[in-house]
Amino acid sequence: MIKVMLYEDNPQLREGLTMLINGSDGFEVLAAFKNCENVIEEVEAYRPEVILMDIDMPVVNGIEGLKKIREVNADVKILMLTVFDDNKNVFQAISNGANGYILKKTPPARLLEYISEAQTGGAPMTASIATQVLKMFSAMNNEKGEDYNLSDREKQVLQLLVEGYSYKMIASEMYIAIDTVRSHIKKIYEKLHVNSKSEAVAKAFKDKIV
Amino acid sequence: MIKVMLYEDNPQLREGLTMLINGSDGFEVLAAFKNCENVIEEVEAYRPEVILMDIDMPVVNGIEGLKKIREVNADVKILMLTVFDDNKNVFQAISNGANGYILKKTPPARLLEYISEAQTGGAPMTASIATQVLKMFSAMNNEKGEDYNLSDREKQVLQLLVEGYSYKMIASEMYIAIDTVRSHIKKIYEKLHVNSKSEAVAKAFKDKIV
DNA sequence: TGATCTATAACATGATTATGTGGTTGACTA
DNA sequence: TAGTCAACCACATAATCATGTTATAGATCA
Repeated sequence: MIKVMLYEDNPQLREGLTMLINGSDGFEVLAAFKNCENVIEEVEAYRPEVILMDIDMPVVNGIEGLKKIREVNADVKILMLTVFDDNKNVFQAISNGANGYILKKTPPARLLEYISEAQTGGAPMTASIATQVLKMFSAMNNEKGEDYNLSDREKQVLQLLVEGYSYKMIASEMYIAIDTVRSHIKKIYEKLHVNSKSEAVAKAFKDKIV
Repeated sequence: MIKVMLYEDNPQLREGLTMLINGSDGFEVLAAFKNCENVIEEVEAYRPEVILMDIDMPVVNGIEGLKKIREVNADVKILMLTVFDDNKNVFQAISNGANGYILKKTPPARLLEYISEAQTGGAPMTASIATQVLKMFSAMNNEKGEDYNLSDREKQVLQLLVEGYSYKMIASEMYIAIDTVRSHIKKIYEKLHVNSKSEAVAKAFKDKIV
């Protein structure tokens, strides 16, 4: 028997979901509330396994509720429920430890599957949500700006600069004269359009050269 | 009619999948291959809408195949197929533009659904895969290490250092004496356990202080 | 009230960095 | 074959940085 708790401000939907879940074998709604005002006390009192959490609710919304719960309880599975796949909310929800993110238009049978999946440690999400997530994911890894086409040797010098090496240390590390290090660095500054070590280091990080 | 192409080294599974898909209304297998050796030519020739791509294949595996395809074609939907949800592969696949990632043990009916979802722009993935993705996602955003409890003023100085300001510039920017800037910076170095500007700047980025 | 912390500031010295100018070698290429 | 470029090296000078020591004023807190 999977113990479910419900947060949804729309009375019709709240009732509908409750009846659907209670009417299904293996599922049970412990309680349902219209917002997250007292979410901590409620979760502590009922100790559900899965929480269906609407995002748009008055007074205290679902994202706030999610944060509150996660401050005191890392185990309960929380499924965010929303009418549309808003980029910002998806990001917020995931960053704050939601276990899944599904659309309200999900058919009832599928909803029950999702609840089961969440309860057993899965992270159910509708395909459109998953698309958002994947896009954000690859955006975070591919935002490598220009290349600045540094030569291999220059990249190596920059790498060592980033690690805090002085010119002298770089010279001995690379078995070249300190003046050669200077030459390389001057070239690096030109290519990166900077004129100090700090800026070069900062740019190296920003543009993921290192 | 959704036009599908298959990459799978196991002959039985390849045959099985072909029959399943061809035997279903609205689906059609254009071709099936045992590895990605000539993937570019094959994709160009058949122009499928969805590709089912096994990850573990001899000679040229699925991740390599994915990369190759994405070099020349950004539109075709690619569903990665695997026997288990290996963290590294999931990351690789997603970073390289896969549209979904599903387990081979997925029941046939669900597999067809996934193909449809992919074709219409969704990103189908099994719940266990989604869990991996979410974990990686929040790991990327929460890995903010220590706080180093820099004071407000120190953070401000560090911020300006990162932007390439010299001590002199920082002093005039903050309306304080250059020696005060020095004091702050010395304190910053202590708190960050570094002993040069570059290291401080690097650490500011790594630990997301700025 | 005394201890602690932050922000401010000064002075001094040696190390490091930024910049300019100049050069050699070897590899690749139009 | 002349031109370009990466990698190497040298010398010089001014600016900047790292470090140490010392000190005052105000805020916070036990």
